[in-house]
Amino acid sequence: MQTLSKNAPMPVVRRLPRYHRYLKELLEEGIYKISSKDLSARMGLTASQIRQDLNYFGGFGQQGYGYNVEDLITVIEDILSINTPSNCIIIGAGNLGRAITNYIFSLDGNAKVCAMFDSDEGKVGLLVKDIPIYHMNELENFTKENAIDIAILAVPKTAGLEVAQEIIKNNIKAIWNFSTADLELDSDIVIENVAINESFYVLTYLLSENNKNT
Amino acid sequence: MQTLSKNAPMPVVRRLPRYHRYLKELLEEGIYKISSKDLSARMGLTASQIRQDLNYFGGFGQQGYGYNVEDLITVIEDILSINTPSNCIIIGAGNLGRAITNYIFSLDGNAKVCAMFDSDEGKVGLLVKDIPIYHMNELENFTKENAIDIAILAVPKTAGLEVAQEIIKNNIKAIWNFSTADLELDSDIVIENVAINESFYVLTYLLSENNKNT
DNA sequence: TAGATTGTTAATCGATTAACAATC
DNA sequence: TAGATTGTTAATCGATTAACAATC
Repeated sequence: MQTLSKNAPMPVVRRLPRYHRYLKELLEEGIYKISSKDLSARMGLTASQIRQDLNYFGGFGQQGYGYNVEDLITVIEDILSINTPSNCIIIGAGNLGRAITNYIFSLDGNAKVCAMFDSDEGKVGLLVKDIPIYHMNELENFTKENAIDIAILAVPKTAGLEVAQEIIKNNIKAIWNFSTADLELDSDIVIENVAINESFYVLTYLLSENNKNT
Repeated sequence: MQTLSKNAPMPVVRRLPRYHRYLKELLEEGIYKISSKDLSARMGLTASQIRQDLNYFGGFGQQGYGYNVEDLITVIEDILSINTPSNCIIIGAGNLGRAITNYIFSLDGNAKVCAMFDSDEGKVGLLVKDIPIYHMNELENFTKENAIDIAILAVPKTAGLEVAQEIIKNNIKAIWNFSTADLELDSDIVIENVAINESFYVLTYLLSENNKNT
């Protein structure tokens, strides 16, 4: 039995990483305090929204002063679990899986890729940036011997659901889904979808709308 | 002077690619007509939302019958400009840029990568999947001689804004932004952000919330 | 203290859902 | 025709903005 804490609305959560980014920039500029008003001007939001957003998590400011930049960064990092490295595996060692592996290496920290998996025997044993590719059959043993937080799903749509069930079976609690499959799973697993192709269609939509109005 | 047509709200636009995907699946299953009720059950939406969404663009259904799947696919493809291939260039030939090039090749059509650009002389002349890497200096000439629809931005944050201005100067009207830079540009250029690292932080947030409630 | 700025409540706005008349 | 299902208007819900008392 679990007591669901009153969660912040998702639109608020999705704004937090952006707050974090701007606050880090302030720090780089040597700015140690910021008011919601000044931050809102930089970010193109309303000051009201910033105060509302932060107050879902607590009262981190000080009346008459504003917010301490360093403190607020720490708070947001705690909320988002930034700085707590996550052990990840990538499932699917095709173009997409390899692209993700390479990309993650270009980021700093947080996501550690421990292994890749593929059902294609031809790929098994190869390395992508020092990361070994194992056969899907080895997933069960690997997850028993290594504490894996996140499975990154980079398989073709047709394999998506099946692989997701495999992931659940092996007790991983989060999927970062880069596949085009919609994973409807009634399990307490957490899923974040990265729909890159959908993003592209939104762009071509906007472009054509823009052209119409020229 | 331009007459802005009454645009559909962005939440609606962002649902269109998903409608498209489900409709294509229906077709594969040999289903040629669908009611908003049946589609809503499949997609986990309300029937009302589906009808509302579609009616921002027109009345595509038929009372007492439902929607013709093939027709609706065509309509959505027209709205999103799917099937009109877009000529793209990728700016930034580092890990991220190369990852995107490889990824796009794993998708079918629509985005054609014509060239990559980088300011690092060491990369100039290399090929990524047959795509040549040019020096940034050559961007102006290249865009004069080739009709480029979309610039895909895959540069480090620090270079983001400067490169974006370069893109505008060379008359490209759309940016698919994979960089972590916020591009605030007052120009009629269209921008779609793909904030992959932000998506990751949302996932780690959800995971930690989920763990709390166990 | 006076000025500034928060935290929070109330008002507004926009998006989603419900309801139903129109109609195939 | 009767049944089904749309297109559309009205009601509800949730998110954003405005306002202001609390307070540093």
